[in-house]
Amino acid sequence: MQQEYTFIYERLYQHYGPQNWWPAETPFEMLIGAILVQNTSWRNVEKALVQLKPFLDPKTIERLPEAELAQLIKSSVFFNIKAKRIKAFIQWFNTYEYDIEKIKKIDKKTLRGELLNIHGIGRETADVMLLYAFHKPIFVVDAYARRIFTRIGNDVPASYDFFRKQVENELPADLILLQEYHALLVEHGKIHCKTKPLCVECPLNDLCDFHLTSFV
DNA sequence: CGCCAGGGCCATA
DNA sequence: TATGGCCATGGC
Repeated sequence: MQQEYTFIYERLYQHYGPQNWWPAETPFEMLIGAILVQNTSWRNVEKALVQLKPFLDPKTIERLPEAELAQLIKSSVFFNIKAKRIKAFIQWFNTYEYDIEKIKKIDKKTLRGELLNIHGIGRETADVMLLYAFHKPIFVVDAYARRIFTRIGNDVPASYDFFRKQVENELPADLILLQEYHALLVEHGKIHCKTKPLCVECPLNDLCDFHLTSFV
């Protein structure tokens, strides 16, 4: 049976508490982190961010040669590609004078379209940027969300945007709630719903579809 | 030792 | 539209 998305949110929030995401000191760091974390563990991203710290502002990174940037973010995997992506993003960012407040004034749909036009920014990366740096209420679909909802027996749509809208239709367009939801799904996903079908500490354990079948 | 992380692009059919 | 290869570190 399909579980309601609001219900799962309440469960996770009650269990883990507020997450206060995204883990970054500045919005700009958040934006860079969003690219670095593509298909990469956050642990490896943190190492890259430590190396990047002294250069962590738009103008400095724009001046930095791509090869040098790549070396600094080496620990984040696919570093050559990600250096290109960061460069492409900065170039777009530059057209707004690196002004986050100015970009926030753009309506959500238009802004999402602009982000998706940047080479190397796909749906998920665009959506975390929208959610955490540009303060647009949006549900982020990621591997954890798919895995977690599949695990509790939901029929998760294959299409990114169909899944996203399905969740959004059920939730209030509340920025903080959606920021917390994505954070909670990631934090939960890091611990649960991977290989172990069941464990007692899992707050979703009674909803798990393994519950009836693999528990002897 | 092999696997896979908070993806996205590209070529092919 | 839907796969599959590619990118290429570090923790477990």
